[in-house]
Amino acid sequence: MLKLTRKVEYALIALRHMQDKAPELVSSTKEIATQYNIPLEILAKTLQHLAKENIIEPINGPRGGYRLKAQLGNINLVEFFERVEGPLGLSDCFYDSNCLQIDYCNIRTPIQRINANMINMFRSMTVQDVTS
Amino acid sequence: MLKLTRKVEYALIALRHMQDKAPELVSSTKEIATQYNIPLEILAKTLQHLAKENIIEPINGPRGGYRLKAQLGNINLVEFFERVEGPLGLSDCFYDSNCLQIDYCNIRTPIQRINANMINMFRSMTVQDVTS
DNA sequence: ATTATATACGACAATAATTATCGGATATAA
DNA sequence: TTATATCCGATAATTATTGTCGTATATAAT
Repeated sequence: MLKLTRKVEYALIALRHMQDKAPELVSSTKEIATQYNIPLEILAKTLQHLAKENIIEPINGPRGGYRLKAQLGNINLVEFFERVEGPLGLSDCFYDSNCLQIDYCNIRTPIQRINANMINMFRSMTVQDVTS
Repeated sequence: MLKLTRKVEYALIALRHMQDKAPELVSSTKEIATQYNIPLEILAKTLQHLAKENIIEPINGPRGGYRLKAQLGNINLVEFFERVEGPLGLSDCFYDSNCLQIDYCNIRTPIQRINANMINMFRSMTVQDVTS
């Protein structure tokens, strides 16, 4: 409950790894997977996803890899989580009404308040706060 | 990611249901399960758990059920979540070191800061904030 | 006492979400 | 031309969550 996914963690590890280098230098999937002991194929998918989101820039071919593309200080954590994992919320019912309790639920409104608090908290931090 | 479990939701629904009654009145598992469309057996387990935690008081036999026992305003949400679901944390590595990345991880410290923010936020609210 | 209705609880099963793997494609530097 | 990299869909395995079953115990009502 209330956990980050591995995908998000792997993404953050990779972004911090790139951030720690001079901006023009390239990091390959294999390099990152090896250094942090992350399964290669999963990390590959994650980085492809980040590239599609224009957060990193892919460089094809031998000696290729990825470089940072976005300003990490401009991406708050809500935006980042949603770009990596989709909609954010303590309960599904805030963005998907397929819930058996929804018609009678007596905690929907209070949970929504708490959810708003959580969202505000994550929105007050950027990816850069994690990568530096 | 970052979701509450059903168990926590069912517990909160039940607590709010009891809170809405005069304190001496009893609510049975069946009554709550029916009213909110919750699977009976799961709710039963959840309520047994709350009873073991001394949050509600069981009353055996026919016309039995449960009544509130604890002051919901005295239980903050971190305490509540942990009493219902166990230790809280954005990543397992804060209370269980069985993680392949742990030796090399470059985001552990920043994630821990964010985790502290989250914990503080949930600690600033009580169960009563959900049930009234 | 007997019965009906309630909680107590361990073991197990099903489902869903997450995590991981495989196969083959395209791009490009050397 | 070759080696090394990203790209990407399909699928498998694993884990966590959610739900079920069977049986025991407690007690109010008759």
